Amino acid sequence: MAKEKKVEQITDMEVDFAQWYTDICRKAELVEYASVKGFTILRPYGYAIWENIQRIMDAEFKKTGHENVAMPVLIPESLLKKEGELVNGFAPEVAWVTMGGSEKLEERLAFRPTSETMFCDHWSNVLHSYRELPMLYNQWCSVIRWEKTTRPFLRSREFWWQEGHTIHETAEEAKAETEQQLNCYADFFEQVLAIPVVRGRKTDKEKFAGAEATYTVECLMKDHKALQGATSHYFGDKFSRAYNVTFTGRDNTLQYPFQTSWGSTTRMIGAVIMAHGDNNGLVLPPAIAPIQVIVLPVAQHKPGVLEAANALRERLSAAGLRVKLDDSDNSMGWKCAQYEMKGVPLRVEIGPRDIEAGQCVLVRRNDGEKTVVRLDQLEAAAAEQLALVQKGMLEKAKENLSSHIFEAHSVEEAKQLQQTHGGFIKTMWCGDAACEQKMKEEAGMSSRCMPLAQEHLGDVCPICGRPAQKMVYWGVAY
RNA sequence: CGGGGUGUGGCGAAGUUUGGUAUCGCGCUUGGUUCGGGACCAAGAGGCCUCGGGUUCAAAUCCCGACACUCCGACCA
Repeated sequence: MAKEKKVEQITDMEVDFAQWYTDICRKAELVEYASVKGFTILRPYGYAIWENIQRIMDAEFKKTGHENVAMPVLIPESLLKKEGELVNGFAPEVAWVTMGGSEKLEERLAFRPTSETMFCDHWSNVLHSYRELPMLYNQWCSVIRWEKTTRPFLRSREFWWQEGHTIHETAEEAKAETEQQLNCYADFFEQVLAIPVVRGRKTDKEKFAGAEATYTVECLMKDHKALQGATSHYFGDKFSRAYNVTFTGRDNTLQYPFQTSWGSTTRMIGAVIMAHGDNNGLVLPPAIAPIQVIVLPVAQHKPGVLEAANALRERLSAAGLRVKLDDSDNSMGWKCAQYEMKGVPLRVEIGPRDIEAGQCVLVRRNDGEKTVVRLDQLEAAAAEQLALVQKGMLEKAKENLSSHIFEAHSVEEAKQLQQTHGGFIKTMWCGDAACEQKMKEEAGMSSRCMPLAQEHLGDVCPICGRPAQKMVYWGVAY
């Protein structure tokens, strides 16, 4: 007999991927809409994921000498406008403060859409000598961009992120920093988020406003659309000159430092949802899961069961795992479904029959695999299973990526491949923005990046027939 | 910002065409029985029908306007 549709049930991704995504965001209790359009509330479970991301990433930044700072949230209009390209790039989406109390402000203040200007202004005040370089700063904060259409994690008017900003004595050092941070992101995506990425450089059309070069890690979602995971920019000395950031060099001349910035956002949570989730809900990589192990007692009213379950929880907790015991009155089936929806990587079941046999059952979220383990081997077995989840997730995501990169030699072929399979379509390219525009108009794809690992697919641009300069990955992006 | 769709207890919906003062399922509370994959029985609580105007004896329902969510484009992390 067909059951009534359950409250917690989510739309199948094959039926409606966008609805599936929204269902997970809401029903796994990651976010809730706020009362201002386009703003979201990160709920405890969603924020806990972000905290784990922050903790791991922040430690990586610090390993390479970066320090955290906090900059003001408001930027005077005159300061924001000193660098023309940045202003033009962000002008349409800046929110302004015009009143202070009941007084109209002399100069309106921008909510930061990004903080290059604040860092430059600060550096222009504190930098004096080459001996103080490099300055390797990062901040964790939120920014505001007045987006037209919004979706949880993927595009909201306020989002949380980290923005790294550095200045260096030489261009070579700054370029090395840009590359180092790009690789830091790539490693984070693969090792922590279990999402493989394509490292590449953005075309001029797609690069950050004001940057000399923008690098990106691009990843592929389960609907075979592309998502930019993080970016790393090289600015040269453009902002230094615009904001008059100077230092006395080794040769006693006044010089402008070379600058970088790099950022990653709560959008990464959206990437995790769409790269790993399934029709039962969220699937979280153990590295960032707020709850890594859920302990479920079976027939918990029977003598000894709750005590045994509690003992498991304590042992796993002592072993350093994030573990929770659910001893609520909900049925076993309800609990299983609930924690699957929330993406808990590993479930431990223990009931009267297990206790009698001196064992418990471990169930992996990513592939449903069950393993019976002796109680005295619990800690090692749980750690092993979690490692297998992390590994299995990465392998599956790698398979999704590698099986969705296609080579095309004409716009029509590129269009057909995209429509049939989705994913990344790789072609040669002459370097002309007009050809990018043509690909957008005729095949519905934008250039995602020029991969650092270039391949030679031919000698001509398939769009215009002129000599090819670069290989480009094209895709439909979030 | 252009084009569609939607807005009714916490969630999902019925009711709107043909105006008469709100219904169902889930969830929630209490008690009891259950418990190896979304349990069952009983009794309860909970609603400015998104908001603001208008028409009417009477508006969830008709008219005008606003807002929000959502999908498809354009723009963007």
